[in-house]
Parts: sequence; structure tokens; C-alpha cells
Amino acid sequence: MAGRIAAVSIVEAVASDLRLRIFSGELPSAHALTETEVATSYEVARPTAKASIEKLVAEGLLVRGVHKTARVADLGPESVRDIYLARAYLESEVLRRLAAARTVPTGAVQANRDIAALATGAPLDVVEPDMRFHTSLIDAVGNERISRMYSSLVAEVRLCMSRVQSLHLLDTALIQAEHQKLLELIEAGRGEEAARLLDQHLGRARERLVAAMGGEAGPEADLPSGLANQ
Amino acid sequence: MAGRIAAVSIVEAVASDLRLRIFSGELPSAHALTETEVATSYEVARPTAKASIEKLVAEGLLVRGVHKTARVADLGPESVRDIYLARAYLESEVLRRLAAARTVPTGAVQANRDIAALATGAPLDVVEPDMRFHTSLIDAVGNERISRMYSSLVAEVRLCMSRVQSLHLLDTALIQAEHQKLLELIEAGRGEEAARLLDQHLGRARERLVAAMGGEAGPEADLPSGLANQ
DNA sequence: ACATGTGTACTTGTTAGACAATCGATGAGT
DNA sequence: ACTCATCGATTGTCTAACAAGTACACATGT
Repeated sequence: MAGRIAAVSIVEAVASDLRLRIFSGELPSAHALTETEVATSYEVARPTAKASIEKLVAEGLLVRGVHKTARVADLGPESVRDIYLARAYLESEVLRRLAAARTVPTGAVQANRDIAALATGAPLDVVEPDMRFHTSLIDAVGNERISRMYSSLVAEVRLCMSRVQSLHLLDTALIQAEHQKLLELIEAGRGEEAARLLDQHLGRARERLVAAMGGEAGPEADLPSGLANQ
Repeated sequence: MAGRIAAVSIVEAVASDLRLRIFSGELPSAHALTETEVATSYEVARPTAKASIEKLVAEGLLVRGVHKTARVADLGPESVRDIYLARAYLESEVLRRLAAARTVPTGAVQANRDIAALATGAPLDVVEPDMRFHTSLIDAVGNERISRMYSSLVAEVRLCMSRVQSLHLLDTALIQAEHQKLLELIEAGRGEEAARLLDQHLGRARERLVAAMGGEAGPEADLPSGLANQ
């Protein structure tokens, strides 16, 4: 079904294609991914397919227990809140830091220009440049570990996005405007305000996502609750 | 050489034992870990050994390029700064959050009691309860992803610690006192002060670690620089 | 009819052995 | 002494196979 790919590593190539198929929605939530199934469809050996699957399990895109077949992760509203809270933790500190150095990453500027350019296109096309915008901010601090953590969160966000077909999910113009404001605040060295705006920005996106997934809205938009009982 | 272990999964068991051997210093930095070598020493098949090694590579404890043998990660001062900065990002937000809810995790209280109890023992014994203290704080927010990220950072910190034999590295009494102060600030709901104290706490530990590794000190202790050029 | 036990098919965990591709180093030639 | 080629070692991947565990359906008993 899926064509063969040639890259640095076979297991990496298979994993990449599976990733795309998951993000595209071709593989729906809770869809079972048998090792032999993957092996035959990509014409690779079962150990290779196994390694690919385990890679995606490590990334959180698939879940599986011992001796059970891997399934596409089915993320609920709680997971979405977890993911967005983690994003906020990392990114708000990053904004403070960038603002302190008055560093405006060119990649983020370009990404937001791209968002503005497709303002008339399909609403779901905004996801890629939006993620690129945020990732550019993170990468600008040059911390390998933080970048890795964030990209793992981005992968989960994209997974969530692919489960939602509501076209009214995203207000492209608003997103673009808030991104612009964030960049301006960074340039002006106003880190605290940038961090606060980011919290609202992410909180809004989170609640829209939760709503589109059928979950009920959280208590407040900009400061999510949910502290574990000790 | 290493005895066999029986657990849920063989590759997990092998990975765990390798982890311990790395943390204990038995496997020094840049030590090569051949797949066949691991396979024969644990009496497992090579694919199993391979999987264990790849697991540790994913955790950052081992490094390896394509077609090259895995080696124990050799973390330099830059890595230490990256790790501690990432810790600060996560943990400072966690402290603000815990303080807002005035939630003092019992696990952290117990961990700090343990530190106080062994105030007369070997200085390196403080590492385990110290990590437990910080991990308890993180886990208290109940965010699975943040906990996972943090534990990955803790693993790297422990790797660094095992490379350092300087016994004057840690001032147990000071650590214990600062932990106590952190808990009090949380209980009092003074999140900002807690976050600031944490920055100093981690910054001090970081610079001691860097110094013990032979690196030169960073510019300032509580607000590490190192912004990537654009 | 319902609950319970059994059994079979499917899937995963692990192993063995093998071959090609690649990396590192040693040795030969200039 | 320096460059290049050959060789050994190591990894990537495959085929084949067996053991072990899970899940579902079937049959049985109450």
C-alpha cells in the first residue's frame, strides 16, 4: 500500500512514513499496527518493523503494552491539557530569555509571514507554519535538550490536530496577529508581557482543541488548573 | 561478568543493569559498548543487546552514530549548562504552581529529612535523596510528560555526577537548608521567591559540577547566558 | 440464559545464523 | 614521512524458527 522509501536507515524511513500517515489521519486513533502487517506492507523484515514501531512508541505516537499490538495513541482532553501545560512551561521561559536578549529569531518571523500569506487558504494549512513559528522560538536558545523535548510535544500536538476535522478550529488572522505581538514584545525586551500573552495564546488554542475533541472546557483559559492531589 | 536478571522484559533488564553500571562509574566516559560484547556478557542474543543499547541512546546515556559502536556519553560543561537550564525551566514553573496551590509534596519533605539524616555520611550519598526531592516536586503537578522530561534530565545529571569524584563537591547542610526554605516558601504561597531561590540553588550546583569537571565558571550564577547566535 | 472454563489462532518476545555495507586501522608503496 | 589500499571488526538487515502470552470463540455446566 505504501511505497518504499530510501534514506539513511530503513527503520527510520519506515518510522517517518508511519508518522506522516498518523499525522495525515490515514491511521485513525486506536488503529492497531501489527508488526507483521507493517513488515509486509513496507516489504521489510519483522525486526525492522518492530524497531520502527518501538521508535514511535518512544515518541508517544503509538502505545502498547507487553505482548499486545501497538495502537495509535488516543489522546483525550486530559492529555491535551498536559501537553499544552508542558509547552507553556518551556516556551514562556524561552520568551523571557529571548526578550532579555532582544533576540528575534528570523525563522519565527518567516513562519509568521507564511501564516499571513495563506490567510485565505484551508484552515488546517496553518498548523505547519504555526508549529514552525513556535519551534523557531524554542530553537533560538540553542539548548539541544529543550529543543528535543519541545519537538516531542509538537509531535503530540500534531497528532491531536489530525484527529480534529473542525475547520472552524483555527482563527488564522488572530493567530498571526498574536504571533506578531509576541515578536514585538520580544524586540522591546518586555519578557513578562510576552510570557503572559503566550499563556493566553496557548490556552485559547488548547481549549479550542479540547472543545473540538468533545471534551468540556477547563476552568479558566490562561492558567489551567489540575494539580494532582499531592 | 554481570549476572543474569529476570524481569518483565529482557531488553529492559539489560538496559537497567547497564544504566546502573554507567551511574556507578564502572563504565567510564567514552567507554565503547559493542553489541556482541553486551550480548555475550549478559548471555542474550545480539538483537536484544542492540535494543538495550538503543534504549540507552534514546535516554542520552549512550551516544552513537550510524555504523559506529555506542559509547558512554561524555558530557562537557556546555551539556551541564544545557541540562541545568532545562531543569530550571521546568522546575521553576512547577514551584510557582505548587506555591499557588500551597501544595507541599510529602515525598519532598521525606527526601529532605533523609538528606538531613545522612548529614554525616559520605558526601556522594546525598545525590539520591537530592534527586528524589526534586523529582517529588515535579511529580506533584501530576503531568506525565513533564515528569518524563524531568527524569530524562535527572538521568543525565546522575551521569555527570558519576564522573566526578571530588568529595568537596556538595555541601550537604547547605543543600538541606535550601530545600527546607523552598518548602517553606511553597507553603507560604510565595512562588516567585521560591522560583528565584531555585535558580540560585541549581545555579550553584551547576557551577560546582562544571568546576569539578575542569570547565571554567560561567558568567553569573543565577542567570546563565549562552543564547545562540540568532 | 448466563457464567465459566477450555482451546485454538494470532501476535509478540527472543534466539540463531548469515550476508552486505561500512568504519577503523594496519600495512604497503612511493 | 605521507598516501592509499587492503583487512578485520562492527553494525544494519534479513530469514527462519520457537516459545510465550493474549484474545476471542466455542463448548460446557449450572
